[in-house]
Amino acid sequence: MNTALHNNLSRYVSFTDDELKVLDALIKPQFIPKRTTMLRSGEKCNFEAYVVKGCVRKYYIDADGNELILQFGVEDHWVGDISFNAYDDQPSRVFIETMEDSEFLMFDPESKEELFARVPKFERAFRILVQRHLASTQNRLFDSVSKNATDKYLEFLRLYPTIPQRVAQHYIASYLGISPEFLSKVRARLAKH
Amino acid sequence: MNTALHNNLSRYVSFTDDELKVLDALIKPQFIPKRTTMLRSGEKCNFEAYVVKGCVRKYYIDADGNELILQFGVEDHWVGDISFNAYDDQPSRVFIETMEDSEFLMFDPESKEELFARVPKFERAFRILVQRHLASTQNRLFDSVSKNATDKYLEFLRLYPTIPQRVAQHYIASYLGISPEFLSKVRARLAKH
DNA sequence: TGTGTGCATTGAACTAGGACAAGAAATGGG
DNA sequence: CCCATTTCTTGTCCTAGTTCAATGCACACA
Repeated sequence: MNTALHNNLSRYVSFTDDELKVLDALIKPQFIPKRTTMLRSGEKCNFEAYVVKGCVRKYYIDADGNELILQFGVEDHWVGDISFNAYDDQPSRVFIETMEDSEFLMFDPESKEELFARVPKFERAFRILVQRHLASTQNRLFDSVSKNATDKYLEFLRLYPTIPQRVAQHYIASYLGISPEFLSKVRARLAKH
Repeated sequence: MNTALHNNLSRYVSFTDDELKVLDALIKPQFIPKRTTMLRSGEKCNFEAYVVKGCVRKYYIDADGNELILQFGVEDHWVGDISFNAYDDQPSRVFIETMEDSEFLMFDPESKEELFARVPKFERAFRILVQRHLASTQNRLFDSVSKNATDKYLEFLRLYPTIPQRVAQHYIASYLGISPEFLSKVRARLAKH
């Protein structure tokens, strides 16, 4: 009985109780402690996880060794290398790490395939999920080139009001693509408005 | 008999000839001349188009009225507001315009739904398509924050070697998120290597 | 055949943000 | 409860990229 998950997947496709039971049988609860690397670059991502509780970050490491955060995953988000394609066997380019003790509901690739085979409607729900993910990535790309640091930070606050209380400032800087020092200056300027 | 389209969709899911016939019956060929706006911000996107021949650009307009190119669509690409979700009725935020006389194969939302209803495997092919689109958008986001203008331009040349011969320089600058003047200077520097 | 309009180039002056360094504050683990 | 480590702040100097303006270029079109 994973009510939050059921609501999450039922937003655009409706499922019967029996169909949701198939889902519950195939997705596995898992607890992962703070500061655990769940996926590292070069590995194959073998999970897709719904965040029940906690907070993770997904990031690239660039050529100069700087980390760039692609996504924060908090309650009711999905994490995994969702852009990863089970059909071409490429390793992931990203890292995923827990930033708090976290509870997930997890698929491995086989059980996700089995879910799609047993209830094809889930294929549609996941397609829509990926579309929404794409829409938000496009918006972020747009913001990242068209807005200055201050506006990006304000937009971030609007979109993720809870994150600043939960993670260190420099992770937010990394997400915004600015230096931690400059974020500090932006905040100082905003404070004395 | 749209061989290129068949190959495009068969890359990760295989279809029978009968299934491909269903596809051919539902997707409509269409010619659209140069400099036609196919979609404007605020409208609902009512197509998803496979580019047989030609070149389009998809772009946002930012708060200062500057255009930012999200995507060039050339032969064998898909264009449309793919991140758009048929279930929530939101209007698109993007513009799509042809830059050359172009030939498409187009779905309207109804025929796409009918295709999924008649051959559910297409739902999977389109999910994978969206995943690949997401992967490339993430890579671009990564490049846009972690690389300088010169490296972004070189990466662009690697990824889209044919575009520079086809479109005006300032569109490439817009895609890269730099000013046209600065792109010109970058190119000048690269030329005398 | 000229001419206008949009495009590319170049240069000069300016600015947002980065890199570095040093100190202050917070956090956490024994 | 204390020490070590991480995080945050602030200042100074520096650079990549912008903005503005002038000039040259090319091709569409009358």
